[in-house]
Amino acid sequence: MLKITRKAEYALIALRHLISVKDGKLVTVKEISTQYEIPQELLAKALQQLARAKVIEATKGPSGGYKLVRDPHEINMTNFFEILEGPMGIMDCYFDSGCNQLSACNIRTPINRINDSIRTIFNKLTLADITY
Amino acid sequence: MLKITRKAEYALIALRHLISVKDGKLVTVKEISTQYEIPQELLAKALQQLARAKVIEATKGPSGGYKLVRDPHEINMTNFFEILEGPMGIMDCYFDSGCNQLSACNIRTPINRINDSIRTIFNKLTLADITY
DNA sequence: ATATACACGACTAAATTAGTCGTAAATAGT
DNA sequence: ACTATTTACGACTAATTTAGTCGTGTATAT
Repeated sequence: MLKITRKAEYALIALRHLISVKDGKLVTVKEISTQYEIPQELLAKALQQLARAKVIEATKGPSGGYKLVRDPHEINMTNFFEILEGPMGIMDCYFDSGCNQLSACNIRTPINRINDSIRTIFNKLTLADITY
Repeated sequence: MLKITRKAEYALIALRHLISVKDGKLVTVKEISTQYEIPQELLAKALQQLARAKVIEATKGPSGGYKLVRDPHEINMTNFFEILEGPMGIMDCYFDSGCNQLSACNIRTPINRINDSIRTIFNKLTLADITY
């Protein structure tokens, strides 16, 4: 319960790696997956999502790879998780109003408050904080 | 990602219900499951766990049911979730040191900080807060 | 006795997450 | 132009977790 996915975990490891690398230097999926023992294809997918979201930038071909193209201070954990996994809430009804028991539900308000607290934490935490 | 389980959700609904009920009055699983349209057996399991943990108390037999036996202010959300779902952490390595990549892992420290933040939120939130 | 209600382990089903595979497209080096 | 390398991406399978059900037992009020 309340777990983050491995995909998010792997992506975080990769980003932290990219942050620590000399500016503009390209790093391949293979290098990262080897160094941290991460399944290559799975990491590849995560990085493709981050590339689509313009957090990192890809260069194809030999001597290609990824580099970070945004200031780590600008990307908070809510952004990050939602790029990879979609809307982040401890219950679906935070986003999704398709629940047929809404009227009977007696915990919606407190649940939303908890959600907001968690989102606030993640909003304040940026990628830069992850680097220490 | 970062979802709570339905079991926890159902238990929370039930507890909130018990809190709102006249002191000492017994409420059956059936009543709650009917009123909130919750699968009875699943809710029953959750309440059994809470009974074992001495949060609520069961009375068997006709006119039996459950009642709350602890001050809602005394039970925080970390307690609550861990009674139902075991150790609460966004990654297993927060509790479990069986990860074979620990030395290579570059995100353990920040992950633990995030974990601590979330636990702090849940520590501060009690059942009483859930009642509004 | 009987009906009601909790206790609980074993089981199945559904959903989510993790991981793999095949194919395509870009490009650097030769 | 050819080849090796690297990203892009959808389709697929496998594993794990979560959700829900069932059968049986125990206590107890009437």
